[in-house]
Amino acid sequence: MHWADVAAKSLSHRGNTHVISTGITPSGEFHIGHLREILTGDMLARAARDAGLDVDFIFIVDSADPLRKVYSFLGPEFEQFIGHQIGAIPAPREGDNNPDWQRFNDDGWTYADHFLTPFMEALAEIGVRPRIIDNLSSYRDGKFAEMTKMACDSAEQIREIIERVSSRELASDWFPWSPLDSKQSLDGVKVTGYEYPLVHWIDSHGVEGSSDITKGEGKLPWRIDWPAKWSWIGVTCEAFGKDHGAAGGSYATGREISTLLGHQPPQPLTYEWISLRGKGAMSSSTGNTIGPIEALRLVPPQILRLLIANSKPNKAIDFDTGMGLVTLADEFERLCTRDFDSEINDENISRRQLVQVEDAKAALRLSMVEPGTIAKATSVSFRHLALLAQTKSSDDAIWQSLISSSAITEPTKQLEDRLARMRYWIESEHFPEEMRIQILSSPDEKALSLLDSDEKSALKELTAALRNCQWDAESIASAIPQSAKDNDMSPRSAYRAAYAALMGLERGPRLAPILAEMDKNAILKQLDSCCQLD
RNA sequence: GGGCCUGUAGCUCAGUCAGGUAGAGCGUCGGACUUUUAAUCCGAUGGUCGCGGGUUCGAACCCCGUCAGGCCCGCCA
Repeated sequence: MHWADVAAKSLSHRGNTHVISTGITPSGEFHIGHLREILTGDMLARAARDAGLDVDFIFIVDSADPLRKVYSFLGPEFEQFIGHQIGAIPAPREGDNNPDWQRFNDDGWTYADHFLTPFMEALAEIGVRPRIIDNLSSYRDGKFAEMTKMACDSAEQIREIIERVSSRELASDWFPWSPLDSKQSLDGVKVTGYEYPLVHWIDSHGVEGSSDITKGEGKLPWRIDWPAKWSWIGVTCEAFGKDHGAAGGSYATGREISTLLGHQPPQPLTYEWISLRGKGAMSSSTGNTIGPIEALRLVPPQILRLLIANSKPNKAIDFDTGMGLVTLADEFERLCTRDFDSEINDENISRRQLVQVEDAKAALRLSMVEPGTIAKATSVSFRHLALLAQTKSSDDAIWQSLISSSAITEPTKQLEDRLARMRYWIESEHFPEEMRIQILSSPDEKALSLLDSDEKSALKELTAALRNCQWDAESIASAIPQSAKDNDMSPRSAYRAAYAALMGLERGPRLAPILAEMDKNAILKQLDSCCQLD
């Protein structure tokens, strides 16, 4: 059974109504690691609905978290906001990346909005539509009030849980509420007393004040904030990264605190990180990222979904934007063409194979942008489209080629969309070299030395034939094999010779249209210098 | 120091929860076809299941140990 269906089944033992939660702090550029968080939750939510459960899928935006430091992508003026809540400060401005006061004052456009908005657009395209819960607004609206009161009233018990479970020692003046100071920062504030609903404090500037816990004049520390959310929202299941899931991590303390607050802890679903192939873990601070938006320019949303659906959550994913993407995309095409039901009904199938077929079927189901839709194969592989996109400058020429080879009858929206991404991919640094079509400008001696004597003479005939050939795809296409036939050799010799001389390969893509797009003299020059090597 | 996850074919991974003849896809090789979609079709190839013990009639799977990689016990998806 697919991992999402297994998790959904296990959820069903808890009841029929569920709140499946995910949450991210929009402290910087989003990357595909964040996509795993939300897609893991989304797929679980879909699987649970398919299993007949009533599901509310939510995405908590942790806009109440403080800005930790002036990240490399921020201007120096952000220094003043360290410790301030990211939902309450201006966004970086285009150009110098300093605070954009104008938009902040005019439209209330915040730092959190700035990073969240493009992510939400990407989510819509991927077919993820969670209910959004803004954490900062929730604090301000008093949603946390009841849980905060319980936490403050049980401060010592909570301290005991955190110290015991995480085996870290809390400061003697630790208190389960972080008040905002006289400058609206959460940093360096000491709690001096508590009389509901006020927490009294003294800040790093020596100013004293009081924070009303029912009005969001501060926030709960993360390890309490999380279980408090579970409680007031009624979360029954949450997907989170392995960092939270480790022993002594925030889930371990959270589940005990949750029980203390009178709420059954949610069923956990921990997932592994996504790294970039050959570049290590994704990290916003080192700039080693691929954003969901950028990923979507390269690949269709279904394929991005398949990346997550195909890997069990506890498996690390090494995201490969080169050949791995081709393999993944072609895998998607293959899945689309399979008849899973007849495979499942095959009596000769082993139990093991059955599991694989069922998982593949479920992965495809969960990869659909619209739940419940049926995948349609495009009958044009990624590889093939990559070829066409490199050899033909106009889209129309590509559709013509596909129509004349009767691969398609007309370009669909899906294909047009895919071609646009393909063109972007080819232009990008991610496009794999082995897929790139390169016509040599100097002879590849090694490739030429592999030709037999027939093929070597075919090369000479071919060169002569092309010299007299009209320079269009059709003429070239007939000239290549004809040059060999005229001399009692198989067309194969001519092709092998051409590939060795022009690309340094044994086989290759259809040559004629590529050559037709190139300069005739340059091609002849290259062929001549290859002939002279003998 | 304490704990969690991962290790299965050249690659990506199923299979471990409920022990019962080692499975897919990709790749590779061979064949067919070919005025070639690095295409398609057919066939083959491929593994001391990290390692060592134990339990069992029987272990990739359960138990103990060990090695390697990643992670957590401030913050991070």
